[in-house]
Amino acid sequence: MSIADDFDLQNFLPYLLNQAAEESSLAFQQVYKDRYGMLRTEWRVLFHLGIYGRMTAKEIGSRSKMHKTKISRAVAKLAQRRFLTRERDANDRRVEYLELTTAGRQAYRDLRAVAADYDTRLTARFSAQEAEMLRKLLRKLAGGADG
Amino acid sequence: MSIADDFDLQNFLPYLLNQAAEESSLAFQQVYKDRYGMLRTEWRVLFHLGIYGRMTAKEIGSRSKMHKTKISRAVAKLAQRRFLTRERDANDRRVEYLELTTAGRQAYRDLRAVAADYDTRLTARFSAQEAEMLRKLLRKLAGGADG
DNA sequence: CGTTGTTAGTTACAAACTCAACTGTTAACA
DNA sequence: TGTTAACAGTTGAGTTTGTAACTAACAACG
Repeated sequence: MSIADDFDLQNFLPYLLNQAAEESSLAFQQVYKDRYGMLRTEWRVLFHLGIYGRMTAKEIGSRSKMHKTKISRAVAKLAQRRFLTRERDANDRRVEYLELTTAGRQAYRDLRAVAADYDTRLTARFSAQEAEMLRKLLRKLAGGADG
Repeated sequence: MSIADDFDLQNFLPYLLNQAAEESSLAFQQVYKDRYGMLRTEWRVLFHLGIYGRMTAKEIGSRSKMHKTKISRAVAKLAQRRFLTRERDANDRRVEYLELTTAGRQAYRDLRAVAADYDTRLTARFSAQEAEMLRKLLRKLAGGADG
């Protein structure tokens, strides 16, 4: 049974997806890490606020599917670096609105440009149809068990 | 720039790939974790040995692109649970051959069946052509910068 | 031989993640 | 009202990972 087991690990989707995700995140990770000392959770929160504007940690959680403790810690770091401000809701003081500062928006714009370039370079390996197909299929997988 | 920023996070490949990878690993992870208390690194090492047979940690590393410390720790745990044996090379005593025990092969076969079923279920969302295309494109991405 | 470099694999320590329990606040309803 | 449940977000303890330094064994070349 040692040699010639026929299971194809390289085609097992969870494995293949992880390999592709890791490989394709590497170079971008280098940028947000080296340039801003950020973690993955932190650029994600930054991007959510940059793209969608002022929102609560809860909302970031439901959009990104990140666990609330990750978000809490990412928000704390971004606040400490003055990339975002926190403001309590006057009517419901459990709720806190998060919003990027000028510095936060600058960092976001900078990284957004890097991300767009990087995505273009990744996508350049494929034809337009292939790229579109890939995104479509990935969205289907990302969408959940019945996506 | 708060509202209506037009960068599309859901279509940024590294992000999308990570979401898809996480989502599609979840249910399988549950199995190897609950059934054998394994981590991702551990089932990967188990599968490499199950599929390709006796080999060294070095070889697992070059096949899987996992870092050698991860492999070292995964091997230590699998050895401790008697899922594999280690045997020093007589000519070069830096080298150690790893091989699954009977228990290891059993666990591998069990998980291989689960993986195959799971992959079938994941793939069932797509047409045969789509599934093939997805794998092809992912392999291209996983292959590295010039893949 | 002996020094220097390389390789296989391990260990140490810090950073990051997970899970569960916690604080503080609002809602529900007897 | 008073008690209980639900909710937003935080904290802490234990686990896993990442980075770099380490050990042990071999190789190369004077």
